[in-house]
Amino acid sequence: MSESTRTRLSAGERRNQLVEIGRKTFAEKGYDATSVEEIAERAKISKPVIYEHFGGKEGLYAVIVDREMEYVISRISAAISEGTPRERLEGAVMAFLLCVQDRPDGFAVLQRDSPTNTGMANLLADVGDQVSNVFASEFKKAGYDRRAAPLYAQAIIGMVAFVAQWWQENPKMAVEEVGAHVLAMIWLGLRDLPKEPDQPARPADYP
Amino acid sequence: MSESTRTRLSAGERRNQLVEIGRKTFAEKGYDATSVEEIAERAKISKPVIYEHFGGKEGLYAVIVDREMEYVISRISAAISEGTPRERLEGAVMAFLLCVQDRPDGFAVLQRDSPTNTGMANLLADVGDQVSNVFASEFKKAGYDRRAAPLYAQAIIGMVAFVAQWWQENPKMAVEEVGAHVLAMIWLGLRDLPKEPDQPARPADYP
DNA sequence: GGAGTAAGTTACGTGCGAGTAAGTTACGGT
DNA sequence: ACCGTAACTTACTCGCACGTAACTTACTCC
Repeated sequence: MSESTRTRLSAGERRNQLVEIGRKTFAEKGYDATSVEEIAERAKISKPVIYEHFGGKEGLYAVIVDREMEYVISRISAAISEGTPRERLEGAVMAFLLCVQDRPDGFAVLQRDSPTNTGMANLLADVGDQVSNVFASEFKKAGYDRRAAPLYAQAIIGMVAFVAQWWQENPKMAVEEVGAHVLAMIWLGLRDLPKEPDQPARPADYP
Repeated sequence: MSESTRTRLSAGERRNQLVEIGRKTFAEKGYDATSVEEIAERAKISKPVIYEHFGGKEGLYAVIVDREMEYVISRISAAISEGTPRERLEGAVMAFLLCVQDRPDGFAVLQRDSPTNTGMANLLADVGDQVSNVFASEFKKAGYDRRAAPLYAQAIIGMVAFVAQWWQENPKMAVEEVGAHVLAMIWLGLRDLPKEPDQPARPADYP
């Protein structure tokens, strides 16, 4: 069977193709503005195929979001699994930025609004809770106000997410540089900004 | 004419009522998920009235967004009009937080996605450019890397916007406290967090 | 009190997009 | 070669929500 003659794809191949095309399309136009028809067109098939595989528009969307979340979470989890607190933070920030760099469409999908409010909101809420817990115990140790822990967690997350978005639209810097600046701001504060911040090593154990 | 008997409103009153109801509804459900029908229902009138006043759904939305942006921008502008750089930054942050506190629905509307991508994206882009310019000149003076100025601008904006959102969902702290923490983080960096950050005065010359 | 206008209603047209039923074509095994 | 199944298409239904045309009711000012 020659590749060029091939018209029909297997179930698995079709699923993967549709997830990819769907991700790109949702990233470009958002959930509501994307029609099932359009995704079908881009994939050069007809609508019912999508219903066959995913049960409907929401089904496809759910699969896309789920995969993206899984991807981001697994990378961040790997990055914060060990090391000093500072190394873990650096790892998490760099992991996130690398996700954005490697899968811009996925990031875009997660950032947009969705029907069942799954997406970035949930992801960031989760991450926020995690970070917040770490902070709470550290704050307690250091005698700071524990109630403020979630605030600082949110602040850091917002900072990173926003910088990532800006960076995606103005991709003139290397990941390492972006990460270095963000981390510098987190650790040192604006007042003592270094002229050339240290560049944390890019984790090597991820594709 | 007794107030209780009054059924018909004047054009201006109706406009204001619809803007208010529209803001609340769009804030709750987002642009797409809100139907003209529903807004009409909540206002206890019929659909064509809205078309009469605003020409359509987008027209109403545009007016709402415009008013909200105007409101936020005017407050921030007033806050950064004079003082030392630090006072200006404090003023801007506090002004923004007070906007969120005073008009939560407006903030919600601006944050959501919209048809013509007006909204928070544009607002923050504008503010970002402003802040970025200030930073660029300061950075030059201090010998830092000028290209990084927009990054730090975005970082601060993202931080404030995210904290604001979190605070809206967990309104357990006073504005002054939230502002103090955010500003502490900006100025001092995480490493030297004070146990009880200074509380900047709330600007008195705004309603 | 009645004409004129502003405010508001009912009842529709229209289009688009989600979802489906029934029929058709390629492919793979025997 | 041919049968069965999995992949795919054509051709619809249905409902919702934007927008509009034509009509009706309340208010105001002489």
